[in-house]
Amino acid sequence: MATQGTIEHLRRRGRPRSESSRRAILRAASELLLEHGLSSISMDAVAERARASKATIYRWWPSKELLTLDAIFSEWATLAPERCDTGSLTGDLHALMLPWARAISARPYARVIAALLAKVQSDPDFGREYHARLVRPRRAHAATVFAMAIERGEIAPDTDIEAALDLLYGPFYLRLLQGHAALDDRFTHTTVDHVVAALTRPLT
Amino acid sequence: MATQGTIEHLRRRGRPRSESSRRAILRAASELLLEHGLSSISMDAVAERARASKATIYRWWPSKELLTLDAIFSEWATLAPERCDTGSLTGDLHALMLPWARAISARPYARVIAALLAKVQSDPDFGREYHARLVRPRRAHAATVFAMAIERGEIAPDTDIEAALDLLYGPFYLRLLQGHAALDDRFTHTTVDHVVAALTRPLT
Amino acid sequence: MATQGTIEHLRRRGRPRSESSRRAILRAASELLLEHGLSSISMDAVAERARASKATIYRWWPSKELLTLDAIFSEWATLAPERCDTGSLTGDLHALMLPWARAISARPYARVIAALLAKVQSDPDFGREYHARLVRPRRAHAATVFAMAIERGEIAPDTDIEAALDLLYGPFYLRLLQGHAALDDRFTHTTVDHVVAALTRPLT
Amino acid sequence: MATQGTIEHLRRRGRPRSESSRRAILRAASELLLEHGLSSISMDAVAERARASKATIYRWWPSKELLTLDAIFSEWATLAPERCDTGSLTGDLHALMLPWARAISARPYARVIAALLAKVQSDPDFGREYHARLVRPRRAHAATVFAMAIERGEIAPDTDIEAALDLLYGPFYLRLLQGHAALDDRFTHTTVDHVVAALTRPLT
DNA sequence: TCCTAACCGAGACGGTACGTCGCGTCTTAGG
DNA sequence: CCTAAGACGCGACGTACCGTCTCGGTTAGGA
Repeated sequence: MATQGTIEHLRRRGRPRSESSRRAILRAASELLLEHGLSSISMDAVAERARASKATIYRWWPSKELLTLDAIFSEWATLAPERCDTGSLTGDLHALMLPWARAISARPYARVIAALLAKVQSDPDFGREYHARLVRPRRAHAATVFAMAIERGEIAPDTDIEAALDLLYGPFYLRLLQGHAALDDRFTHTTVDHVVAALTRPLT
Repeated sequence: MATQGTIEHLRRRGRPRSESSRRAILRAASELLLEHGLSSISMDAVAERARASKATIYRWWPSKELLTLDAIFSEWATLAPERCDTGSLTGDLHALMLPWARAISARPYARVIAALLAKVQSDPDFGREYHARLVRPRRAHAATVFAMAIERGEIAPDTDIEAALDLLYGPFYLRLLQGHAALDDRFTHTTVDHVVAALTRPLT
Repeated sequence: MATQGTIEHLRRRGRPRSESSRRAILRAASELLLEHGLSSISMDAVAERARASKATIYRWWPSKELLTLDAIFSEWATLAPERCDTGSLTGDLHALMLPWARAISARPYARVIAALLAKVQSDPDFGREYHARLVRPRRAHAATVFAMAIERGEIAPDTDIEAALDLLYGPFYLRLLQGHAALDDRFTHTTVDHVVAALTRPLT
Repeated sequence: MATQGTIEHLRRRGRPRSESSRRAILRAASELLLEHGLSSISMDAVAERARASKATIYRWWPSKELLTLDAIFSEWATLAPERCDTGSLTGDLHALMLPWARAISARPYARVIAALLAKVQSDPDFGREYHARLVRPRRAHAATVFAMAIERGEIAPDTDIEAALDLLYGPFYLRLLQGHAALDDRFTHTTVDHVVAALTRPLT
């Protein structure tokens, strides 16, 4: 078949990429990341722990940050945002935010997120990648929740969805990054309630 | 006078710290910071531009981040949050947030804030210093605004002030750091209105 | 061949050491050494002149002194002590000492030798290396000259060879290091004659 | 009296130099010198141990080496070469060299001498000072011993005194600096005997 | 069954910045 | 005028990572 033939032709000639090496590198990066934070780990350390060559790492990941992105993304891939349609905006937001808030505060992800956000500021290419992997999916999910609320008539049709998303996620990120107070279930409830209250009352 | 005499005796023995050198270092740090971001500047570069010795820098600032903190704090010291009692929560919050949002988005402070927040994650001492200098003052100011609103009966007396502060500042930090949308006056108005709406409506 | 195969297997795994870099470093060290002396040259200067990295230098030479030792040894390797059997102790010693005395006084080696001898005092490992490279070979050569003289019956069989070697080399080193008088051919002749006279007359 | 008046005028106006400070500095320098060697001590360390200011040290000693010279000279001042006329060259040389050889090998003076000789190579002014303090006196003393031997007819009147002095002292310095063999009484005896034999036998 | 391309590890390479140390000078207060 | 304390500009230290590069060796498909 043509397609299969094409694929077969696209299969590179020489030795194929080592899957075990790829996994070892991502695993080593994840471990070091959560242990020491991004800034204090080095490519040398990742290579040594993964028993891999630095050249191999650089062949597949252009920078430490993109490697990091892959590493935590592959960890979070399991934590897929599930479909949850409870029938009310409050219920949907709770269903969406509670597991997420628990997940990001359960492990020292704050240092990883903070480091990646620092990289975003100075590297637009990385910024795009960061958004596509870590930001857009969750915002899209929350956006559908808001869209359903509009359909149900709970909130105004002309609601500024982007501002609403920032109102929802902003407080969580702030506590995560500044660490001035606990990111617990109580806070999640309060914040979700605030957001619902802000959107269901027509803006004066 | 006795007090003056005491102070004179407390004056340390050796050569006093050079004020001109201190200013030159902070100035050089500020300039390089806004030009290139924290991660890509070096102590060597700061020392060279300030015509100072690296040893002098390290004598007074244990780390690049604490130097940065001092540098931008001395810049923002002029930007003191003014007293603003407009008579309504909406008015007060606008008066508080509009100049601040304009200021932090006018210059490339995002990369600086992001880098400092990254450092906060891994260095508790620095975290305390960061809070005392950059976080606490602004939150305290906003807290008095909320307190006045409680006095006026605009919002409930049992309002969770901390959560309210996060609801207010979170969205701004999120746009600042993620850069996914403009941090303009329109956004400030929308967010302030959201916060007021969230707090004036009793939580269900 | 088996042996060759073994050698081929012993070839270390990674990128082999750069021979051109090694030579450039030794050459730069030699030049700077004779220009400015050991104490006033820096590893930075050597690295810059050799267009090499400081890390590369430290990878192969633990200290400035061992680098120096290698550098002047590779210069002196050409100045190999030739075989000279003239038939008499006086003739042999002249043949041995005249070229050497001329060589060490022709260039500013005194500052190098002095600096290395200073290092010898505080670093036993370096002392061993210094002896093996710069001291032992010449003393061994002179020792054979004395041995031949014993065989010929010119000097007593129970001559204290070590003391004789010190009697021979000591005066040269003293003038070289203290610089109180010229280290010229006349001095070489006088000293050699003194040594011969001291050894050929039976000690009372 | 005029002279006294002149002296009184030459007496500087202000606070006189502190003798206790001078002694403390020399003492600290001596201790550190023999403990660690010249190259690994610092002016800061001397100042700290002597509880003196660095400025005070630099006011009176232009360099570390000249301070060192003063320090060991003040130690050796007690070890004055005594007058010793035994009636024979051998006896005089033994009387001269035995105490000296014992003294310089009893403590770790080798590292001090070696460091000073290294400085001599690169600093002519220091070289002159070094000779005047440590070299000339001893050579002058030995020269008078040789002069007496000439008067007594033990050695030739046209003996090259400078070469003879180098023949005498060279072996001792060589063993002291190279440390390849013990600088014991036996070696002193052997060397003195060699020197006497070399000088009493007419050069061919 | 070879050939050859692309992979892999190990590790040396030229750089840049690090944080520290010592130098010799200076600026204070005080004896 | 001297002394102590100690900050200063300067330059070198030895180390850690960076991203690149050369090796020998491995693993596949294509000839």
